[in-house]
Amino acid sequence: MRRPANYNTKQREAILDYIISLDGAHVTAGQIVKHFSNMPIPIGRTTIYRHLDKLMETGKLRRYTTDGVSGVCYQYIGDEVGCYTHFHLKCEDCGELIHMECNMLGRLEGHILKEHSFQINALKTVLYGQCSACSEKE
Amino acid sequence: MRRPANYNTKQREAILDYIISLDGAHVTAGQIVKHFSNMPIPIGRTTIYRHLDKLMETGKLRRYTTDGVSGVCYQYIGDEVGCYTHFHLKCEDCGELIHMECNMLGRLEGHILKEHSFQINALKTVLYGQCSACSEKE
DNA sequence: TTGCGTGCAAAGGTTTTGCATGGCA
DNA sequence: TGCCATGCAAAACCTTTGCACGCAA
Repeated sequence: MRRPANYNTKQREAILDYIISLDGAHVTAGQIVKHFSNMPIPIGRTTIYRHLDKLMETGKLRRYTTDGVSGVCYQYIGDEVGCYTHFHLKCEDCGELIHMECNMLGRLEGHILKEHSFQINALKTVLYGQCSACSEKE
Repeated sequence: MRRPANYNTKQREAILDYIISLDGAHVTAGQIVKHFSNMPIPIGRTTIYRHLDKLMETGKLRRYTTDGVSGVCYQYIGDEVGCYTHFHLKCEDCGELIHMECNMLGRLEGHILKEHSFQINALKTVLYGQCSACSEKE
């Protein structure tokens, strides 16, 4: 039974504050590491990576792969309720994150669990593609 | 003026044959390296990476980053048009990447396009979760 | 013969792990 | 006090580069 306590440490708070201050912008782990290495109270690589993982697992952070960017990008999505029950669509062109609530997804989860014996984790899953605004631009 | 000659070497042919034999499935550079390291006539990392780059430039291969998969994925596209019909499931416990071919996915894509005006990119999308083997272990 | 192809070794960058120490509850 | 958090160092990974040798044209 893994039940991390999530102690309230200075580092944890500082990292979360920083990501929130970016106001939804994407940031790589490397950028965060660099940011905190120049601070009066520096924070180590390891700590940053571990907190990013934890914040992902609690749904506060979303993680993306971006073509041409070395390393993975993170984005703060906050405490919005319901992120456990819906999926996310990410436009690869404009970067827009769309929260998609739809019972089609419940059926998808059910189908994959029943027919493919696989339990989807909606918190970590992001569907990539192109939004309507960007497809119209073409 | 760089104008590579693209000599017909055994290695070049072997790599292309292998990727074609995957029939549109996605494969990482690491998987290809591993595949050829166990062959009677092994092929080195360097050669494989360089051929992948070349095949990309000639348009035979598509390269894309896949969320959560370590390393970049490649796919043979040749003259073909389709082959967008399968998704990937990645087990968060054992790391296994499962290729899932299922017409449920076609319906999902159609639904999201029609009702949510979003065109899914199946090449990049990975559904996270837990596979049956790992859920049984618990 | 010429110049690209090959592959070992080593470097570069990102992420993870081991382990001793520090700090919250 | 009991864990968890922290962070250094080192390892594990993926990918690229340098360089000497091999081989197709």
